[in-house]
Amino acid sequence: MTTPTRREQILATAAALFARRGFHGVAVTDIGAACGISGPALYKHFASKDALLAELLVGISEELLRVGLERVEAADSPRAALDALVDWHLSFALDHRDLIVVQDRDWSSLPDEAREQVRSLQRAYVDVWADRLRELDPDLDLEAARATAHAAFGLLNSTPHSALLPDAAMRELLHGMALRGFGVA
Amino acid sequence: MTTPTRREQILATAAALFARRGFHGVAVTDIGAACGISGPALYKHFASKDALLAELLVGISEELLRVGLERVEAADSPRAALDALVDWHLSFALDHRDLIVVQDRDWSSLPDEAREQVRSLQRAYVDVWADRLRELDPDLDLEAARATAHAAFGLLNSTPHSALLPDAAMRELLHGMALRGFGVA
DNA sequence: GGCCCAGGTTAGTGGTCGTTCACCTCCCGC
DNA sequence: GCGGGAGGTGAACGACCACTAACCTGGGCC
Repeated sequence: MTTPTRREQILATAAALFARRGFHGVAVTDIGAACGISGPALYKHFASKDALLAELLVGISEELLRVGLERVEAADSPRAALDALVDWHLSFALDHRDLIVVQDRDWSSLPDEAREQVRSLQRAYVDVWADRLRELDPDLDLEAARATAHAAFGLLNSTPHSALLPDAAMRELLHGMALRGFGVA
Repeated sequence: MTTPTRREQILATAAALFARRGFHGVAVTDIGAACGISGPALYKHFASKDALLAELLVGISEELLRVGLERVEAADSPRAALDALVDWHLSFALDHRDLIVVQDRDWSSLPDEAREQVRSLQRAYVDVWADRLRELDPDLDLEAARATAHAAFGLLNSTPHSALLPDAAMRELLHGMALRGFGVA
């Protein structure tokens, strides 16, 4: 709740602009202008425009995985773990709509190293979900469980794109759809 | 099954490239090269790079809506209509992975007129789904039905991104998830 | 045979964008 | 008070890219 640093301000405004117009559709001049500074001042805070994107996407991938693991840890059944994961993912998606949009649109614009980092974090996160699904149904094979998790992300991540309902209603609707989709409702 | 015209070849090649690297990440030279011609020859077939994108996206929006309506017409219950819609959407997504990816990534790069056209076609398509959902549950309000349809698209459209299972298995998995999500399984 | 035009070609142009450079200015520690 | 670094500025540069211009070519048609 402290006043955000310039660096954080840049990250937030960049996320908003990237979400609306795409990484390549936003010039560094635009980001600067939206922060009240102009153009090349960004380079006092980030090595490059790519590095800015990388920090956004690596950051959210780490947070999704880290908190996801915490929630699973705190749950006392596979069923409860899945419920907690859906709840967590939905909270994140509702609180960081911009980042969700940027993540699955501009992932391919990342420099190689960051792209690999995000990829492996995402794979780990998918497997947190997939393992819970397989605990619940031991006959489910690993690839099918991963595909199921992926489908759930697609479902939950639809919320930043549609935005048709108040957050609470959207949360309840998507939570129910996801759990019923898993067959655990 | 006739040999594709140069025009169709360009459309298909462009779709593949756009899907992999994004609209702004592909140069007209790249598209030409991938077709065995080079650079500005494209302008003998399309007015601009934007127009090429527009033709891709307007085309798929029209086809999704048109066939969607046909399938609903042929169904004899709301339940059967939803089943047919899921089946149709899944067939389309599996057959046109590239276009699905391009549609929800590069929609914002469309010129104004085409963007409005796609938007209104998509809204109509969403409402085809939403109306069926409300026939099934008359207490569901319109915005919630639309959000539900939107979520289903997110779920079904995850398949081009994940591609973890053979088509038949993926189809079965997602079909089941969608219908259970609707609460009609 | 001669016209023509659909569909290529290469060279060039204007604009945009990421990034660098040289410079300025305020504030903070000694 | 004064030196220096953090953070800002505008100008310039080099790359890239969509698009245009001018030109070539070969096959169908009268």
